[in-house]
Amino acid sequence: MNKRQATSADVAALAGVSQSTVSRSFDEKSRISAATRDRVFAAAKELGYQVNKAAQTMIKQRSDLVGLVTAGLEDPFRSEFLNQLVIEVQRQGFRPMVIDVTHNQGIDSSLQALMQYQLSGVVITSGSPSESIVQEFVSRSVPVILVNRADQESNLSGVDIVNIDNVGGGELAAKSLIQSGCENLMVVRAKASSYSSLMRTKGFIQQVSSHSAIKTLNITEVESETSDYEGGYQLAGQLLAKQEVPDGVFFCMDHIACGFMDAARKEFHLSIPQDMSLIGFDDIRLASYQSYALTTIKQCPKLVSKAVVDNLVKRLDEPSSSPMYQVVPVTLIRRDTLAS
Amino acid sequence: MNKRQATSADVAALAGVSQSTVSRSFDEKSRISAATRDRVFAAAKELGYQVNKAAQTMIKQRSDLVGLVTAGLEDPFRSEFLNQLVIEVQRQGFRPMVIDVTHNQGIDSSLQALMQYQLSGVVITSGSPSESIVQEFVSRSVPVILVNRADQESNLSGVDIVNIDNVGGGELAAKSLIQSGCENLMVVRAKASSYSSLMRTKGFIQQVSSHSAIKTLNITEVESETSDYEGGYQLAGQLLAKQEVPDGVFFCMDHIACGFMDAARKEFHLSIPQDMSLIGFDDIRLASYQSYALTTIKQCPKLVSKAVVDNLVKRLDEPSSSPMYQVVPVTLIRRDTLAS
DNA sequence: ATGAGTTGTTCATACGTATGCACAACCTTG
DNA sequence: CAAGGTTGTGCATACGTATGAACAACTCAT
Repeated sequence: MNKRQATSADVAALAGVSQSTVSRSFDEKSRISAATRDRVFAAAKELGYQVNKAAQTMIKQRSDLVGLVTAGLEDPFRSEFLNQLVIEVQRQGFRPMVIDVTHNQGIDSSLQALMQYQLSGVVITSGSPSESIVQEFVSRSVPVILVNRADQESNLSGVDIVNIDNVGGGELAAKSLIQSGCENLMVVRAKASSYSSLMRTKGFIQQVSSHSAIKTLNITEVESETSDYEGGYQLAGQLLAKQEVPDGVFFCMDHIACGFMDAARKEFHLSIPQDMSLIGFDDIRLASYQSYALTTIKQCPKLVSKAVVDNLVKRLDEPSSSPMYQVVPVTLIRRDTLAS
Repeated sequence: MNKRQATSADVAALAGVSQSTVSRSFDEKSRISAATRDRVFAAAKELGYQVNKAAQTMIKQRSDLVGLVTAGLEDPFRSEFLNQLVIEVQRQGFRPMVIDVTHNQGIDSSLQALMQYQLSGVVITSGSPSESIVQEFVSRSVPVILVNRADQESNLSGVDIVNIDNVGGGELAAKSLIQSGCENLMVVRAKASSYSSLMRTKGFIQQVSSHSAIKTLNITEVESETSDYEGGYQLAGQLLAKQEVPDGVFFCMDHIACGFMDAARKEFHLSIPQDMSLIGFDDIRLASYQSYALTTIKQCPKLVSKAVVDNLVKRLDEPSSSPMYQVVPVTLIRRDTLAS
């Protein structure tokens, strides 16, 4: 017994009005007499009427879906961010459609396929889409928002950009380590470094350099094989065996820091922060747990998500205003891995 | 310059055929001569044609969207599971639409609104939908799949159910603790316990009871305020202060276990597993980290996700076959929190 | 050579909504 | 009371696709 959904025509028939009137009754800014609207609503309720989004999309040439494009969902911080995006997208009246481009073809063909859905917007949180495909969205006035993917001087024209203050975060980390007396500094980033990691490293090194004028500081730059806990764990194994133990380390990602910390403690019996100060980046949940209590540069996924969706809405309102570039601030969260 | 998307009519014009022929060219099981199909594909490629899913949905009365309904995305394990669902849904040719029902109205009105999208299926991973709303989906032959929500004897008719072996996991935990010599057992679940936690507890207690015949065993049942790390941390504070320290504890969720462990170590200077054996449930990532190395009952989100989507596809094929009930096995992951 | 069956294509239509246009009924103002 | 303005409703159409029915061009067996 495959029941059919009630349509606006059904509601119209029951309320004794035309289909147009039903449609207009659900549109705030249409002129409808209160009496008619009431009748329509009553009929709609009785039939359990729900608008057909597909039909609506056909007419409006735009669905209420927002594509959230990510490359891989394993990284817990990435998924934490994605979740905030989901919440915010939903809060502002859209529906989140998640697209994972790793277990799939490349990002470009994935994006190409997204043209099928008349999206209200595309949020790209990882991967590097080609210019042509992005242009395709922009030329059909579908907002494209890049998160932590590129600079303001990006060669992708017409896209909006939201970044966190990666450089500032790196600088903040450097300042904090130096201030707590560290002299042999190390900065760790993942081998296949993302844009954000590069910027964080850049900020860190810049800041160290500017302090080198007044104080002698060593700095080494190191790469972790992978950008997760295991990567940090292994890295510590390789580095600390050589006895060249730095006294202050900045990690571009908390996960690497936690893995490194575990290895330093268990395998090399180092005390943190007595033997070595550590600062991470992101402020993942793990960082707040007692076993780690990691001092870190916190970025707030909630803030970033809000910035992204606000941006998207604004862009839908004014399709041809100039591209937006927004930087969300970061803060230092002081816990127990920084010598005082 | 708001460009228009190429339509099948555009492709038809370029290829010199009718719109129907274009449509049929993209349909595997339509009879089209190879020559025509080639011409159509060439034209489609030249125009960058992408089918309009909204129009397709109108005709087929079914979109390729699958609704993934969850209540809250904070819990990392829940979000890990959701991510696997996203991947699997995508892998099998659908698109995941995520619906979070916490930052929203209740689950029923959220589900009601989902009728707007002509979904290919709804996966419910948390919350308890009312029978009537579920019936509404079922009567429109939209598959509804409940994950870890209910028993086979559920009063919700027409839905398919996928569970993990919660009871079996609880039993396994009990066996392991008893086998390693524990006698004063404790089982911890969250205050507002979910179906899964109740089943896990049930399995644990059952198993303990059956061993009580041959050996004297104490068992206490305890509730954590919240089902996260902090809940476990606080709980340990309350319990261990009373000096009634059990020698074997089973936690319905890893997070609670980790919080408990941290508190036991830092605040009460207990050694694990010398003073106390711990077993968790889920096998979250954190459990594998050196600082915790938690012995736990592992459930595999990948397996569950596959079961869910396989089920969904089968149900779409045979809308009126009898409801399916599937139980995904769990395994014991032995790490360092179980005395040997 | 005739009829039946097969293959490949086109025509026409339906899906459910939003919206420009037309128009009737009413209100306002002089 | 006339002319112009406002308000509320209906009619007709467009959006882009899939698909049943019709049909033409072949194939093949009789």
